[in-house]
Amino acid sequence: MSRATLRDVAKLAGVSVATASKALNGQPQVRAETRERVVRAAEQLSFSPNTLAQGLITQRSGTVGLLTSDLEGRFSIPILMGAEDAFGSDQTSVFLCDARGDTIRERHHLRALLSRRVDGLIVVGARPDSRPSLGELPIPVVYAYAPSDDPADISLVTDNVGGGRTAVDHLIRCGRRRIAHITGDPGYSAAQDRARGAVDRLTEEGLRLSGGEVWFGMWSEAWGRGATRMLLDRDPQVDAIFAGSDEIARGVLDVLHEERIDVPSQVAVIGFDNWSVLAANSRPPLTTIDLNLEQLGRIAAQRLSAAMEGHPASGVETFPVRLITRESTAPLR
Amino acid sequence: MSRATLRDVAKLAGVSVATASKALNGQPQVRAETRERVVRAAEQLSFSPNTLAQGLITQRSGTVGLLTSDLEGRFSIPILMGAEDAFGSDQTSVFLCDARGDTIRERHHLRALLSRRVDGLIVVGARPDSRPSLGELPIPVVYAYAPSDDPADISLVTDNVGGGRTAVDHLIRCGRRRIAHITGDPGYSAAQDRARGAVDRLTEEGLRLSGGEVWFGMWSEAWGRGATRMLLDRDPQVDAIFAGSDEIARGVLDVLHEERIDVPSQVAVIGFDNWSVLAANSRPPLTTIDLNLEQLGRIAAQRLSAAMEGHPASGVETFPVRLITRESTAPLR
DNA sequence: GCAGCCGCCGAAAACCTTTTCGTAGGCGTA
DNA sequence: TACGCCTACGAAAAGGTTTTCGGCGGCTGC
Repeated sequence: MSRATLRDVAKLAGVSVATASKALNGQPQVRAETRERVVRAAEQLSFSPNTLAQGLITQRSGTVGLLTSDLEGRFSIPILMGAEDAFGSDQTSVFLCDARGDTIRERHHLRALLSRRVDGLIVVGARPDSRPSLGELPIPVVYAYAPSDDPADISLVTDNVGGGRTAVDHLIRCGRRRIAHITGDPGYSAAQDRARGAVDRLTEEGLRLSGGEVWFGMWSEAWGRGATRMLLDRDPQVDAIFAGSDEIARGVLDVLHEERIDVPSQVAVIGFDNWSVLAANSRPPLTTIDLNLEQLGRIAAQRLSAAMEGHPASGVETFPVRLITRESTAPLR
Repeated sequence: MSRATLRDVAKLAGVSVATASKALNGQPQVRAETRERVVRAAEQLSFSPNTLAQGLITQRSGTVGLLTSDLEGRFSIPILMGAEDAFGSDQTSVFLCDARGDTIRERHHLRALLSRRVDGLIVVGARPDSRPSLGELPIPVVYAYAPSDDPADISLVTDNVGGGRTAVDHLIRCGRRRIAHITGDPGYSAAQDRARGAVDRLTEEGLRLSGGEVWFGMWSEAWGRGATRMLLDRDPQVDAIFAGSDEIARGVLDVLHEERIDVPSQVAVIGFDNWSVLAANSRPPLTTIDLNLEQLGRIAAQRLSAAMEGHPASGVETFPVRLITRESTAPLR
């Protein structure tokens, strides 16, 4: 199987290259019988047009770059899938580059992508804290998950404050009054924002956090276990725990189980992230907050397409999260 | 920031396009002083060569396609990273396509990639069972993780039989004699192969499986829990459990903990996959088998490069796995 | 003083496709 | 019969780069 060019097709069909092109692209100025001959020739040679040459003419490569900082992380992948989904794959293909959190590797990839004449760029961060802007580029850029620090850029982020609020709201609706919050590294804006949303909602209800404060620590099961033990010490009457991630929630469940405290009848537990391998397989399955990352990816693709069509935007757009109800929460009694 | 072409650079430097090209590409037939002038002009215009045009001439696009069936799965990602790593990112960029297990979507992506004139293709399956070959293509193809059913293709797979053997060997070296194997869906060749390796090694030692047979079931924590309970019923003296995946191992650990059976002093547990969020955070941290997928990806890229340079290969190449020792296994006593 | 060579540069072709414009022939109409 | 119009097709340019080849000036060696 070799590579036929349009010239080969034209020769086989007995027409000129121009006519062959027009025939295959559905241009009207070609007789039906001629078009048929060209199409058959193209099929016979299994011709497929050279997109590079097309791009040279149209000044559009039909490609976009996806520059991520943590490919192994679980955040980039759903966004990537959503984006791939939104660009009809017949129209646009995506170049994937992983900078691995390294700035010079990022510059490097950026040069390569510009050289490949991508029509646009999606930048996905590893954590929701804002990141340095790439600056002015000849192509539109959309920042997803981690916003750019330049308000002139387009950024799409998940609503962590709203997520914290939603989680606590759900627990309140379940009739819980003594609600604790165990979460991860306080250096992450994700931890701060989720905590803020939680406290806000509690305050509205005239409640305060069980244990008196947010339990910041690390994004790990082990911290979930340790914090839960301390929490039970300080407030044995706690009736709900909002964990800042599903990993932490797993640790929480583990200790509650060990202490023979029933979930959800005695203590309700809610996680964050909806990382299904953790959340769906726990005992009991974990109620949690889904970040809607796939939708974030789709919207990122749409915003990028709009910008490529000459309709740019700017600012930070915040996307709602979604409550996933499983069995680790239930109304009291 | 607009787009300078080589013509602009040449004009600014006061030379012809040909000379500018040669100057920037390090060709010898250009005076040092002239080259310097051209380089400065290029920098001033922040010129970056149009790779599409280069590809048109050299008949090399400098891109490869990565066609995967499960992007969200944990197998594609490390392979992808290894591959991205092995292609120096300055030379080669990778198009990522996810067919989501759908054959027609796969054909579709394939057409798009061929049209983009990728220089080669890596096909990554979702599970280690063999998959239909893409057939003869104008570019080299390497199948990774899931082998092609056509022996004329190049396929790279992990050594599941060897993995099962390694796991059991480790348990035997720890002095264990009553070893059980709980694994997933028997329809997966991964399950069959790992079990075969395990039984082979046991037989060499004159041992038989605790419980009398392999416990096939599902790739889930819940099955790990259920099977462990049945196993403890049938053979309360079991002193080691080889789980076919880390998820299953988590279920095993869970039930052992519940039954107050100490790991590893009473029962050793070993997992499979080294999915670190599960394996490293369990209690105790899980000894497991790492599939070396990143290396598999790197080798896939190397084999593909070789084939693109005109050194094709064929057949199925099997790659060794690696034992990761943590705290869930230890010598008896 | 002349042949030949070498160092440096420019013109032009090539890669493949799309699009514009020109042209040839057929037809209807005056 | 002559003119104009319409349909269907082909020639050619364009897009940005690389590469080949030819040319030009200056140098060496006799």
